Amino acid sequence: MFDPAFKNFASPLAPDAPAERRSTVLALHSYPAKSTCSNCNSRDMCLPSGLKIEEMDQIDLVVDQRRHVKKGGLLFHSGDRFAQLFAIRSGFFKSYIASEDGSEQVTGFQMAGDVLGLDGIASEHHTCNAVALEDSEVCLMPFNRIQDLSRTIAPLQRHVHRIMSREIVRENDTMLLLGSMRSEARLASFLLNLVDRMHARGFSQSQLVLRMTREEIGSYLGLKLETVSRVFSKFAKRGLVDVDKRNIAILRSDLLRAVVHQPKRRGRSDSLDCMAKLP
Amino acid sequence: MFDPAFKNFASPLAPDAPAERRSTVLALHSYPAKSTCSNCNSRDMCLPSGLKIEEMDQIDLVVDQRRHVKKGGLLFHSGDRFAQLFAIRSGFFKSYIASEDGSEQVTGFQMAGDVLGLDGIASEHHTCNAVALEDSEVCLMPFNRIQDLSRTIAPLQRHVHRIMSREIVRENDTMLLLGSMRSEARLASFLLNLVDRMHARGFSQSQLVLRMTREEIGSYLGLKLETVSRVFSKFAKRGLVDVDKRNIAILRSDLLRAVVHQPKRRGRSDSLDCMAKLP
DNA sequence: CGAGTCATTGATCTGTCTCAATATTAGTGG
DNA sequence: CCACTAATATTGAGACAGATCAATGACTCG
Repeated sequence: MFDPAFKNFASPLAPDAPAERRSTVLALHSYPAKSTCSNCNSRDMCLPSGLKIEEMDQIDLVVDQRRHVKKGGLLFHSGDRFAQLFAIRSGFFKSYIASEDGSEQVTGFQMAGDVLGLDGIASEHHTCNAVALEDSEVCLMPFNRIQDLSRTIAPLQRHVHRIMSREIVRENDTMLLLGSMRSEARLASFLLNLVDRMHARGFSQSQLVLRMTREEIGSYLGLKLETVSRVFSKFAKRGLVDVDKRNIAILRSDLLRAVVHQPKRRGRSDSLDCMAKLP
Repeated sequence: MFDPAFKNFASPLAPDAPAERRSTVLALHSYPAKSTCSNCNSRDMCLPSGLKIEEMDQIDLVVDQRRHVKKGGLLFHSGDRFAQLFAIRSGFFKSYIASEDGSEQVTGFQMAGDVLGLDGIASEHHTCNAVALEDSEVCLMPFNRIQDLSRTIAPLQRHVHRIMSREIVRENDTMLLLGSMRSEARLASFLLNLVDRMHARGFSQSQLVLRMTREEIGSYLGLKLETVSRVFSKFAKRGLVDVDKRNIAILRSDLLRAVVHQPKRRGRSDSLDCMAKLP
């Protein structure tokens, strides 16, 4: 069912070096950026397009350092002083808020090209935590430098505004999901979104490797991990997806999309329900 | 229980003219801004502080028009071309997304000093709807003018960034609410947040007039209107609040805060549950 | 005054959570 | 290298919070 080369295909940026052991200690291997933004893979994701040559040179000033973060490593913590944004060069992160009573709410999953830390601008302090779910590399972008440069480079200014607005829209969509969808619609929506974003980065349109646990998915979707697991099984039984641990193959994205829009109650026991009885 | 002058006290900006009938037609009474931002009530809410005098003059250029929106009037609609941000001068709005299947999800309630339309920056088109819940007045701020000015006025630039970041944090908090709180915690959190924001605008710390229906509250909180109504009644019975239609008096904000942090299940039938048995 | 909106409350139903048992896998240390 | 422990995932049975369905009352507005 799964391509033997699947693992590598699904994550060309993550070499198959043995996964390092989980550690909550921040790996502080910062170093000056040698390769410039101009030749970065994720260039179109985190930088504006249509720059003049002289502007391009200045843009490289936005990133002053890179940093490796090991799997399990904290990029920033709620309460930390905000000084910079982080552009993910490779890897995968989750961001989450921890409430006083110990419960966690995952607020998003970020991958290469995504920007982390926007929450910290308002109060000069971060309000959530960001943890790497696999060995990752991020570009540090001091925010006052971004502000300075975007005062002279209008495309950069527009880009910063767009990135922040995009985050607002993304969270709006998540609120819709959390506020009004059934468990099946939530997971279907989640999978489609994830595979879309991977596809935009050059990965498969139908296969993906989850970097997070069922519990983290559940936290993001406002469900318990058991519910996530059950819905995965249900989808698999209906032939919508193929689930093997964290390897997911989307078999019928059309039907998954239908699940997202399915009303809460009315008109059951038809259409899709008949598929539940397949062998 | 309620101050006779309560209604006026609670909404000094809304004269007690008879409420106009609900209409979906946009009231297009735009007119040049005569009174400047410099002397606006909501000044500190939507504009940066610590400006030089010459900068202050330029800031007034940000707002080129004002617009009255009647109760029920649409400020903007999902799909509309984005051209400007809206600063609420007086009144009250809800923003919401409508999904294909007709269901609505309220994504926020906005009051004087709040800024609407940030979602439209990313794609140049609005992604949600904004409707006035009472007769309101907004300041139109053409976004390209904001961008131009914020390239020369650093405090304005910082302010724009902060406003957008604040919205991101607010939505993060809402995701926490929707993803992991019980119905009681959601409503308690909602009431405390609302009264806090009103208080920051000079209103009472303990009394407020809801501008939205139970259904709109429910949509925002991911609950059905009946549940909202029941939780209101429960709070009232316990003496946490006094509920008279849309007039709410917060009697025990300390206990309300406790409700927010109450765990989901464990350790029931004590503390607050004993209070449910009060006469 | 009649129609429509809004709110409250009760009775019942159900989707998801909780509790629990079992596999499977990954990481750790001898 | 293998045993051991912890983390992760699956699945079942039962419980409960909140949804659904339904009836009623209060209020608003033509």
